[in-house]
Formats: sequence, C-alpha cells, structure tokens
Amino acid sequence: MKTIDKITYETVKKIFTEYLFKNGHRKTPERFAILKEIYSTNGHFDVEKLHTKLTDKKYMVSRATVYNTIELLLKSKLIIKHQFGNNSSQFERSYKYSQHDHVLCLDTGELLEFCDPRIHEIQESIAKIYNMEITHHSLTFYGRCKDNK
Amino acid sequence: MKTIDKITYETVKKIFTEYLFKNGHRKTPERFAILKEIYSTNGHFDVEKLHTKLTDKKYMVSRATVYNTIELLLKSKLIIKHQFGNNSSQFERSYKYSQHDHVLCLDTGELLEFCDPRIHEIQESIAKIYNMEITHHSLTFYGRCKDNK
DNA sequence: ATCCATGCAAACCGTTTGCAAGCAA
DNA sequence: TTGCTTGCAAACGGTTTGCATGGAT
Repeated sequence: MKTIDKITYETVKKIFTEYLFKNGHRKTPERFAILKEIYSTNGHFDVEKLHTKLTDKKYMVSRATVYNTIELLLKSKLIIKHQFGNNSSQFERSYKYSQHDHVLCLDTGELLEFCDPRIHEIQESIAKIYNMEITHHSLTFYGRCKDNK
Repeated sequence: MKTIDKITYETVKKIFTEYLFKNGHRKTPERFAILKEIYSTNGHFDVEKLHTKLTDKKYMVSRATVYNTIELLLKSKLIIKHQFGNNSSQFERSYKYSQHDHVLCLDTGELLEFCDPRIHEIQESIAKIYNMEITHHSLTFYGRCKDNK
C-alpha cells in the first residue's frame, strides 16, 4: 500500500486550485479526489483504470467526470498524455517527474523510462532548422528484452 | 496529377507477391489495387482517405478489405503506422523511403520530416543499457512555426 | 439564486468481427 | 472443388455529447 506524499499533494492541489480559479472553474470534490488518486500512485494509467480505482475505494465518480477532469489536469500541466499505439490513451503525473522517454517491450508490455540529453540537442537543431518553437516531444523505442528466454 | 513510379511499383508488387505466397495468402486484385494506390502518392494517409481515393476512382473496395490489406502491408514492411495523438492511425509507404521522424505544427497541422543520426546513437545506448533489441522507434516533436503571424 | 459540474445514457467514430456469397488456386 | 477473401452490416470500445439534477459560489 502506497501512501501519498503529503507535500507533493499539497503542492499540486495548490497548482490545480489556482488553475481552476484563474479559468473560472469550480472547486468540486470530484476533481480533487481524481487529482489525489492520480498522485497517489506512480506509473501510467488509462481512464478506465483510474475510474475503477476510484469506484473501488467507494468514491463514485462518473466516467464523464474523469474525462472532464483529465482535460483540466492536462491543461494545468499536472499530467501528460501518451499514445503508445494501443487503443486507449495513457497518462502519467508530470509534476516533479523528470522529463523522460519510454522503451516498450513488445513481448511483455513492460514500460521502461530513460532520459538522454541528446534528445534535447536534437530538439534545438530542429527548432533552428525549421524556425519553430518546439513545445514538447514524444519518443518511444520498441523492442524485446534479450534475457527473456 | 501524380503518376506512379513504375519501377518502384514493380518492386513493391514483387515484395508483396512474395510475402503473400510465403504466408499462404491469395493474390487478389483488391490487394494490389490498394498497394498501387498507396504507392501512387507520397505523404501520410488514414484508412478513410485511402478508401475514398479508391472508390472515387471507381475501384469499389470495402473498408474491411482495406483494413485487412493494411495489416498485410504492415507485416510485409511495405508501410508503417503512426499514431500522432489524433484518433485515427496514420500510415505511410516505407519502401525506399529513408527512415525519418516527424515535426508536427500544432497550429497548422503541417507535418515535416527530418532525419538526425543522433537518434540512432541514443537507440544503441538504450539497447546496451537495457540489454534489449530495439526493432523500431517513434519520435515526434510538437511545436509552432514562428513565421506564422 | 445562478449556472457550472455531475451522472447517466445515448451518440460517435475508428476499428473489428460474423457470416453469406464470390473467386483464387 | 475447396476454403480463403470479400463486402456488408452489426458489434465493439474508447471517448464525447445532451440533458436533467445537483451543488459551488
């Protein structure tokens, strides 16, 4: 059983509260329950998984509200979205989570994370060549673990 | 009006024919019509776009057959699949098309291509660190063109 | 009291599937 | 002739939407 990091949660709660206030959205208990659930665990999740975890904990939130809140959390930069090629979108918390990329094992579905400074260098080259402002990127390597017999 | 490169088409036709034969699939006119249509144009396409182009040319193929053939073309490595974050999958021909990555303009939807050798270097590092065999990767930068007023 | 947010269910849309008819081998 | 392939339509699954009810302000 993983307990939530109180300081981290207080911080993201504050960020979210400010975002909601600035954009004229209401502070509803559902929205904070969802934020708390997300920041209570590490790793990736999809909407279904998140919704199930909430309802399992007897916190009844509708799927529609989860989708709505996910949208707000994306805009407030508290989570990021990934599309790894499966049908459903994957999300992960982004506050205090160092920017990283992924390696997906095609055999086991295991998802590893890595960080390589050369990506940032490539990004700067691209920005210069195309005269663009790059806001973000998505990099995933697909492969197989050799030690898998 | 773009005309198909005869030599390229003859080559991919041969590759596809061999793939079908080796895997016990039949050589149907629909499959080759789809292959030809794909290799008649550059750039990215989704299933809907491809299906429309075929039926516009009075070549009536069902969507189901397009999906089926796309699957075979993916397996025979004649096309590759991308998921840029929209709902629908994007594809592009891959034979004689140098491996490249993408830059997507968030304002215009314009899709640029680039190739940077450093990605291959990162890939080799990852393969070594995680003891994996990397089969492919997906890298997309998202940003905005500065010269767009 | 206002009116945005929630919850439910229906709608949506890209993709997959089941099945009868067609055609490659 | 055999049985894989096609085409159609229905099913599927993640996501979005419409609307009545509820609750934040």
